[in-house]
Amino acid sequence: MLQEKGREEMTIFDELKARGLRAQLTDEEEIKELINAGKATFYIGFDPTADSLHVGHFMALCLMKRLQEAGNKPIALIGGATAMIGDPSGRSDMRSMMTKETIDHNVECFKKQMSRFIDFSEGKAMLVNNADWLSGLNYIELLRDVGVHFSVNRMLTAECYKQRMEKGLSFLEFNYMIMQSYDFLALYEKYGCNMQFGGDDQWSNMLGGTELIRRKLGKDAYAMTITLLLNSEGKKMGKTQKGAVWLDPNKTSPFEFYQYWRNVADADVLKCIRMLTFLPLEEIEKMDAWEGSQLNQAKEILAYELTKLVHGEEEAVKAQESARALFASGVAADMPTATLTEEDFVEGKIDVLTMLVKSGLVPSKSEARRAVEQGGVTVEGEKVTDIKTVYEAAAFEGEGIVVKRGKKNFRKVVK
RNA sequence: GGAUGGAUUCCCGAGUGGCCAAAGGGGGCAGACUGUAAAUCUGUUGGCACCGCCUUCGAAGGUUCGAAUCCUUCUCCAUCCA
Repeated sequence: MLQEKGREEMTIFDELKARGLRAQLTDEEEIKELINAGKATFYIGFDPTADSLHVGHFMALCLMKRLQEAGNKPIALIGGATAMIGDPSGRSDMRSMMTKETIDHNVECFKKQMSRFIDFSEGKAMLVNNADWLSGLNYIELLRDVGVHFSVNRMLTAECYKQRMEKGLSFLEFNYMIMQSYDFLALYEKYGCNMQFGGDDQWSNMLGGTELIRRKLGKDAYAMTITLLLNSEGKKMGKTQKGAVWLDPNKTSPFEFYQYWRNVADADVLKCIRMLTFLPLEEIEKMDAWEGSQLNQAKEILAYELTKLVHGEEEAVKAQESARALFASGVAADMPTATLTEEDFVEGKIDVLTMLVKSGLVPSKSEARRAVEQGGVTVEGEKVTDIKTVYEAAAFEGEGIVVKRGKKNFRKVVK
């Protein structure tokens, strides 16, 4: 199908489809024309609920980039106000309330990170904060202007509230949809924003906006959602046991980031490559035929490409080389390092358990003990079998020693 | 505001006076097998000075030789009634 159409002539609309990004649309024909012609001024909202963007946001940013390259104008909306409410969509319980200070701080962090992905120069894109128009609203006026246009009955049937109907939904959160709808209206009026994109879980909130615009202004606006990035088990990707995979290198190091993608399940690699990278589709088509251990190559490509997009080429190369060296020989020039201090040693010596804890490879001595007892700890390529093993301080000087817990946790420990 | 039921370790969920650091499942971690995958199997899963001790069963008190379990007060949640 691709070949028939001619590769270089593929439209942005078709590309989104081919990459599996398209989920729901309000009006397929209109949207197709709009974005293919580069006539859309569109927005995507980001609620600053943490001090860094994560993988979920990254997908949205890539989408923005793609659309921007096709000539459309993106507006990145940071939800300084909506973050104070908390979106109930897809959540089973209420988010803890954040203070204004925290949100303000997060907004700043978001701004910084976003400008690395999207070109905001010369009016090619905009960055706005909905606190600018939402926080000054008057309650009575809002009810009269906006409230009349919403049917509670309708809202309650929305998918995003259904889950919460059983567990309880506060009035506060119930209003989230109205605020998001108001955002769309405000952007339409201010900047001629005629389209909204978002994750598939945002569908009902987005429809709220298009309907509000139709009722208040009698104008058409459009909405389209992108597929949520789920793994083969149906869980959202970009989450680890320790929490989200962040784009901030201080929260998730480039190496960890690389490893996250290097370790995705076979069933998910191609989907990730298609949806997240900017590799040409015909290249991806070829990989589609790969099977078994060959998929390992695809995982390397995925990990490398994404690390490059997020942290730059230099970091990507470093992460890839470290990973290759580490898993081949167990040593790498550039691996996470832990530094021990003088106080960690008793009479110039340190025992394995303490060393494991101090190096951050395990959270407690009990776990260190277990790891050793179960044969999971290797020091300088030698399996440690005795929990009473002791090391001289001198061993950590200079190059330090390489400590491994399990298969994938390495650390160079120096003094 | 009233009635009833509930709050247990990362999560779900047993336990209703000592045998409880607390069943079972999920998840996590480690080992085997592999491809830094999945599936499977095995072990493990509060902390520490680890054959022992300390802290934990919504919070604070109390009864008892002994409490996750009984009593009192409080907080929060759910359902029904208003």
